[in-house]
Amino acid sequence: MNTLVVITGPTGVGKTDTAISIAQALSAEIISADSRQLYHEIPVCTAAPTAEQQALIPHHFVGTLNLDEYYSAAQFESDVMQLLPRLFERSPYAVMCGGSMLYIDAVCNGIDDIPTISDEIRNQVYAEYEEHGLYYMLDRLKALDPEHYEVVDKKNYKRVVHAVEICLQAGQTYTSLRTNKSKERPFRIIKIGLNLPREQLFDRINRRVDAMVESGLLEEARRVYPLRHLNSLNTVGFKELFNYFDGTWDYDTAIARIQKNTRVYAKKQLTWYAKDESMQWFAPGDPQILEYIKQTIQQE
RNA sequence: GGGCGAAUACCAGAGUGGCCAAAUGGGGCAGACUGUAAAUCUGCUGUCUUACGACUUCGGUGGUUCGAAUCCAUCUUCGCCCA
Repeated sequence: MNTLVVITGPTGVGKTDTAISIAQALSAEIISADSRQLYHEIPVCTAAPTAEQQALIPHHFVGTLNLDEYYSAAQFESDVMQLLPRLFERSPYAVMCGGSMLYIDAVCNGIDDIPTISDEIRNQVYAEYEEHGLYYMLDRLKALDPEHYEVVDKKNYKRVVHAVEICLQAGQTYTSLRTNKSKERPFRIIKIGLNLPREQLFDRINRRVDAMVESGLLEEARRVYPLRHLNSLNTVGFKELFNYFDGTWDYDTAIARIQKNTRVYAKKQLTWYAKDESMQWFAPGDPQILEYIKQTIQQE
């Protein structure tokens, strides 16, 4: 049976390097599971694998999209499921590396089949939200899908609006589209979580931000500044610098906020992963990881 | 030596007699999450308690008052001004 080795963990922990060495050992290619490294104009901000790193091992889903292209976890699921058979022809292993929790979840467990929202409906529903506000949208959802209304996070406008969008797009309730089942995959999945003591991790994050600045983060941010409204740029590292360019924050504040928001993001990732009991935790670069993979396979 | 001003929780900073364990912001901590997810959203942050609630706080001490972070006296520290 083929094996997908998933390597994940908080941002800045050292996933890229670890994944490359594991992939080399397994003669596998790497599937990036990172919602921002997908975009090709922003390698510094997203700490994307460098050309040298990519020369060592082929990486998929890095720098493949333009900033204005729509993408989603579901899209990622289907793209990966399409790619994997080809990778498994070349090697019994593939390594998926990244920190986008929902993307990884979509590949490992599947995501429900929900129609993609058309631009018309998206624009229309957002216009309604802008004009009438959250309470109006909640009423709308209550009428369209009372069951989901009961459970939706009523303070989270994105969830509410999206549920409305789905109902309108699908012509049926969101509830009816949710299966609560995870999909069976025709390959084995081994999940490796990378982590470090909190203090070390945060220290690495802080230093990485400084390194990004040295590598031209500001220049990169300036280049994309005119496109700031794009979702792909609603990203830690850019939003703070955009505030600096606007004059809202001074430079030091912006940098400090990038570091802080990166730390917050790392914590958010850890919170998500903490629920995943199938994850085995290691320090980045730990040689035991390979042992663990081999053992797991042998045991079956 | 004299005059004025300030002292509030981890930090900044409101509050100027009861509605104050004390606004707000920052920082910290915890959590939610199935199609924009590096997104979006939530809770906690004096002590004890699952909670109800109880207790101790607003530089120190003493007072006024039914009641004080808030008023008075005094002391300490800091800042500014005059010598």
